[in-house]
Amino acid sequence: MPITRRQKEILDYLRNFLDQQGYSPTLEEIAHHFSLASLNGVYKHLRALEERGFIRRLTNQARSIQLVDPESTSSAVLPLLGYVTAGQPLEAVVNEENIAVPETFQTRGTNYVLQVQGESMIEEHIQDGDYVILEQRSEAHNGEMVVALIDGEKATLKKFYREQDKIRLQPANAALEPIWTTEDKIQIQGVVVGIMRKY
Amino acid sequence: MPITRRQKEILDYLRNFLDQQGYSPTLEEIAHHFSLASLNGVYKHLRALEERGFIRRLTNQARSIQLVDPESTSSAVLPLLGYVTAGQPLEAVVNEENIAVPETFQTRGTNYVLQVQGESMIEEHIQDGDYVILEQRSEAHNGEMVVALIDGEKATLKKFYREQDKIRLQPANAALEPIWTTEDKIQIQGVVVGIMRKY
DNA sequence: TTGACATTTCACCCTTTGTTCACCATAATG
DNA sequence: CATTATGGTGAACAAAGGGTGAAATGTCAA
Repeated sequence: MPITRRQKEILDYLRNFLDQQGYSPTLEEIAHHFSLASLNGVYKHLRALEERGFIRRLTNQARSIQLVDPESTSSAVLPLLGYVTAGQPLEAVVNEENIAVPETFQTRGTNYVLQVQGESMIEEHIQDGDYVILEQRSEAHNGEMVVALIDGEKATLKKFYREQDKIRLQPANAALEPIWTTEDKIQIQGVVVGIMRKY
Repeated sequence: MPITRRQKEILDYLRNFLDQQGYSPTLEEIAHHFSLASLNGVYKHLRALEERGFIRRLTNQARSIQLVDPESTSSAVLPLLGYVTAGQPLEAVVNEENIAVPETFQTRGTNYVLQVQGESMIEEHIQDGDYVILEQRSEAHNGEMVVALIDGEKATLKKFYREQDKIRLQPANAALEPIWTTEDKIQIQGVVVGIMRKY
């Protein structure tokens, strides 16, 4: 993943700080080091670095910046993490398989692959056995297809819609009912960025 | 892939810059180094290098030139030969584009890729814009999806059925009629072995 | 529960960079 | 000799990068 000069400066600083202190700096400390007046400037750099896969962060957690080791990126081989059953929610198994994916399918951030079981996304022309390529993300926009963890244990592939203060997880299959839930009961695991099918 | 002298000069400069700085130069920096007055000159060289597979870039992103490691071809590069219109048969254009495809998709023989236009295979869950991976073959079995050349000039994507002494080319779309023809009027160009879709 | 400390978001801003268009020259090619 | 690829100029444009300032939200420990 490419990087701009400014981003590299920030990354080098993070690397240094983590190395010396053992914990990551706060946004304010980074801003001060680069003489920036606004934290949002820092924030955007961090998000850019995260999208490009150089660092990882926990949301709303102080000093939670971690470096991502360069080995695990930039490969066309993505982890195949298991099955996602669209009809009947099923636990996402962590396998140790890999699958090759064209580089053009890879997006900013971390990508992985799941194999679809069932017909719940059939109206989106995703059928049983298809491989879906996902971008690891914790948030989604309306209409995106996501893998979401419900009640912390069941993974399901659905279309995501935010409606007022509720979330609708909509299967693309007239025979199946949407799941209504709230923001705090689900965790978005990733957003579908591509599919592959073998005959 | 062949390369011109000028292109090699540019490539060497890129290699050097990336090696030393850790990020890629901007078009302006390249132009300055070669004393070029217009960015478009640089731009065209970059595109030439990209087409030849030496570098890769992200559109509209600063400093996003990456060298392509000639080793890392776990996914092979297949020729993208153009469009195949399923609804209205259209001539298969011979483009000079390429697209990476995972090795697992490759079968014995020659493979190539076409991009689907139209909805004629929608009931097989192949939708407009999908890439179909084909195995070059001149014969097909019943029920296989094929790209066939009709009357030597029109390529179309259909399901193949031999019925007595006739051939039925069946779209997977209730709104469309099958094409009835005979063995000597068509040429099978290839059989679909996979699809890929980008969102 | 209440602060203090951090992160995240919103509404703006200007600058840098990549992309495209029109047009030109020259060498290579069938 | 016409055509096509390469190499270029110059200007206009759109998108991404980089920033400011303030307000909102989250987390954690006293």
